[in-house]
Amino acid sequence: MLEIDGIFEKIKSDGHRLTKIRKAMIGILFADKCLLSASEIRARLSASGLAADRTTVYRELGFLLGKNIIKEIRIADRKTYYEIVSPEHHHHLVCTKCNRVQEIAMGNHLKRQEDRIYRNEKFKVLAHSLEFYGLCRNCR
Amino acid sequence: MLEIDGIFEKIKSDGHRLTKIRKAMIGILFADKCLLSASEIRARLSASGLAADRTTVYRELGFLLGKNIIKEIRIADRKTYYEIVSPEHHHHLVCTKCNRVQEIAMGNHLKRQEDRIYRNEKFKVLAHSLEFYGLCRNCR
DNA sequence: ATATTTATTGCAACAATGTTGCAATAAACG
DNA sequence: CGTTTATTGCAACATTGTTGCAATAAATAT
Repeated sequence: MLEIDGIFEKIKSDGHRLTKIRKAMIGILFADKCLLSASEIRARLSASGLAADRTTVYRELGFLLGKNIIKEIRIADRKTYYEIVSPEHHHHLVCTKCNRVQEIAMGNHLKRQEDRIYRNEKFKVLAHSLEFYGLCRNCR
Repeated sequence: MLEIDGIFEKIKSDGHRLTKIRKAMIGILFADKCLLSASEIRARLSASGLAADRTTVYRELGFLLGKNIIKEIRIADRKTYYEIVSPEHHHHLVCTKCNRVQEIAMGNHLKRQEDRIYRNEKFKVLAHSLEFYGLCRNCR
């Protein structure tokens, strides 16, 4: 069973409907495995012959976020991006020249920091966001 | 000499003008030393009797960003915040319950990661953003 | 295959944030 | 006190995101 089918099954077993737009949006985010903005997603829907209202796209993104199927990333160019939640936790390398984004694993370095923060500050870290900005292999 | 006077001097010596709004905005960001959104800054200007147009506030934020006097932080509640650039590099602990933001130093842990990224990925990191989300001392 | 239920969608209207062109204003200088 | 031009305000616009409500279409039962 493809991983994407598991997502579809879960949605159905939770009592929700597998509409054309929903399937297409998940498909787009799943295929891309990279950061897409709401309007980019909407444009791809259009391109595949599935014109959807802006409202619908935002509502669907909200739905998928709530189901923990996708997550939201905000990077420094004033946009909000979405990506499929993958089992391997990762961060992003954002090239400030060509805007390409690649993923990077970080091991448990931050986990240790978070433990330290809890000990020193009594602040319980539940999530974090970490993005690196710079010049990629090609733009260097 | 106060640190803020140094900022004023630099602006003047760079051939720019010390207008009321510019001085007030720097004063507000300097005094607060915490994250303020564009509209919060505008509200504080108003409160101090200096009504400024939205356009002016955004243009001034752009100016101060360009001069590296302030920096931009985007946290997960869909807003953009600004803060004075301070010599001590730090990150933020954002309480998802009460929205309070506190600063946290991180030593050179990320520096080592950035060196590793350069070696392994040939990606030259120039900046990064790291925010922790969770429950603060009081909201835990 | 058809009817029923209601989750999902589209539309209109709105709100907040951010940008641009251009004319008016006011800092800094002689 | 004038002159220069950086800065400001205004109007108009673009983008992102949200809400209420009526129309549509998935999933289920008939």
